This record gives sequence, C-alpha cells and structure tokens, in this order.
Amino acid sequence: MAPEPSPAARALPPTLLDLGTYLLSRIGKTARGRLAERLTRRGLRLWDMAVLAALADFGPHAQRDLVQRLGIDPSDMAKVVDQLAAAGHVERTRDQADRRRVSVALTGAGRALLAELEAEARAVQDEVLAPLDPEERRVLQELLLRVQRGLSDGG
Amino acid sequence: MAPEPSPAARALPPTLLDLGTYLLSRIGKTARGRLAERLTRRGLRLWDMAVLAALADFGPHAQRDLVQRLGIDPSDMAKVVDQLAAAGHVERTRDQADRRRVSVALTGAGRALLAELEAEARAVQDEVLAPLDPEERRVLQELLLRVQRGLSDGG
DNA sequence: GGAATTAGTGGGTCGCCACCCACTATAGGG
DNA sequence: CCCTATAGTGGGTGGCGACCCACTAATTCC
Repeated sequence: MAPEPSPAARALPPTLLDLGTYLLSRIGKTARGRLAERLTRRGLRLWDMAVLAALADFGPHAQRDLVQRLGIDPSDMAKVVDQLAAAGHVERTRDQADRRRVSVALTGAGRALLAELEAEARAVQDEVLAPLDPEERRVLQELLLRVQRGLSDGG
Repeated sequence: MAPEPSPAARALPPTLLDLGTYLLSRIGKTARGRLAERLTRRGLRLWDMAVLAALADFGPHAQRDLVQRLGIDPSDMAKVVDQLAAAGHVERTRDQADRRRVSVALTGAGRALLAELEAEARAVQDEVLAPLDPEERRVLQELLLRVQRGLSDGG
C-alpha cells in the first residue's frame, strides 16, 4: 500500500505561486479544461460557443466577419460553422448582394443551446471560484476584464 | 486595400466577457503562451521551470517525489530531468539507501537559470497586467492564490 | 472580357501535451 | 530463493489547436 503522501509533499513551489503569470496560466488552464470537457460531452468545442455568442450579441455575420472578430483561421471557421449548421444551431445563407459571402445567423435552437452553454460556464465558474465570496468574484471579474481589454487593443 | 475594420467589428461578445471562466481561460492562455515562448527561445518548457522551482524551494527530491508534487507523468519527468541534467542545471545521483531511486538536486547553474526564468515570468506579468496598478495587481494575485489553493485541495 | 482580388472550403501538416505500455533494475516479504 | 511491488526509462500513441496551401466561385477593376 502506498503511504499517504504528506500534504507538504504535494505543495507547489512558492517560487511559482508568487508568479502572477504562473497562477493565471495554471488556473486558466483548469477553467478551460473543465469547460472544454463539458462541451465535449455535447460534441462541441470552445469555438462553437464563441461563434454562437458572437451571433447572439451582434446578430448575423458574414463568415469573414466572424473570422475577424474571433481571430480564428478562416479554414477552421468554415469547419465550425459547418458543424453548427449541420446540428441546426445556425443557418447559412448566401448573401444576395455579394454571392461570395455566406451570412451566418443564429437559429432558435442555437439560442437555446447557447443559454445552456452559459449555464455550464457558470457552473464551472462556481467550482473554480468556490473560495471567493460574491464581492470578491465581482472584483476579480472586473480586474480580469480590464486585463483582457489591455490585451485586446494593446496587442 | 483591405478597409480598416471598425473597432466594433473586433469587439468580443459580451456574453463571453461576462463569463469568469472565459476570461480566465483566455487570459491564462495568453500568459502561458507568452511565457512558453520565452522559454522556448532557451530550449526550455514550463515543466523545466517547475522542476527547478520545486528543487529550489524544497531541496533535492527523489524523482518520484517530483512526480508527486508536480503531477506530471513519471515518464515525462524522466525526460525533463534528463534534459536538465544534460544542460548541467540539475544533478542526478543514485540514492544509496534505495538504489532504485534517483535523487535530483539543483546545481549552481540551475539556480542561476531559475533566477533568469523568474525575471522572464515577471516581464510577461508586466505585459499582461499592464492595465493594473500595483495595488490592483496585489489584489489580483491574492485572489488568484486563494483560487489556486481551492483547486489544489478541493480537487 | 481578361486579370487581379476576395470569400469560403477541403485537406492536409506541425508542435504540444498527456497518457500508456513494455522493460530493466532494485527492494522487500513470505 | 521466488514473487511481487516500486523507481525509473524509452518509445510510442492520440487528441487538439494553430496554421498553411491549393482550389473554386464570385466580384471588381481596368
């Protein structure tokens, strides 16, 4: 029988825990992993959710504009949209003005799915942020949002 | 000439930005990516840094205990230690009491390397957390640390 | 109406990471 | 002693995400 390892033997190096970079990277990976795992159970990936959210928030997009907004490879976007369309979560229609373009729009089913995925994401959030009370979560969210904004436009 | 996309066309969906899960995952990925990129320039990976940090903080380990502490696959650990030893950053010695075990210890060069890597990590931190003032960074660090602790022992 | 450009698609590659298996060497229990 | 368990190693696999290239269809510019 393997002896129970003492808790100290499992402790992570303080040198790493002092590094914001490390904590962000590690916690982010956990969050990503847990969400991805829930999506996988539904046959989805993070990009699917991102596309649904973009369509819900900003209305129908040309595929090219989704690419622009989300920063995904055009070729990969084609595959994501393909899958979402096959499942009936989005609708693809040729743009009549410029028939090269494919306009992508959310369906009712897609909207419903997105709501479920948001619930999943919030469930993961509750797991991950369990140690924090609501006010602390609000503060964290606010700080992260500002960091994200910095990353978006600062490059 | 491609027309400058309006900023709005680049904005991420609020639905996603509202999700702590999403922000953590996205920012964490950026942090991880930037640090990994700096390490790659030196021919290193994140695990190398983690091993160096563990040895610096807790002294020499049997390889098996490093595996335990860092939660890496034993086989992968062998490769990491191998590389670090080849570069002179750690020293491997057979444990005389139990000759199956390999004791891994940090060398002077390893300690110096770790200091440099910490500096890299802090540089990344300065980039990523640029929008936050020192006090806000302190708060963020503190919140993240508690989250991390919750993940460690809460499972 | 030909040339150059753009939107979308299909079919790959590459690197990373986690994981797993087979094997050797050593240790320890009956 | 033999049998089982443990420490470490080498090699390989599979998933995934990012990226890239070649190609078609449609448009625009001259």
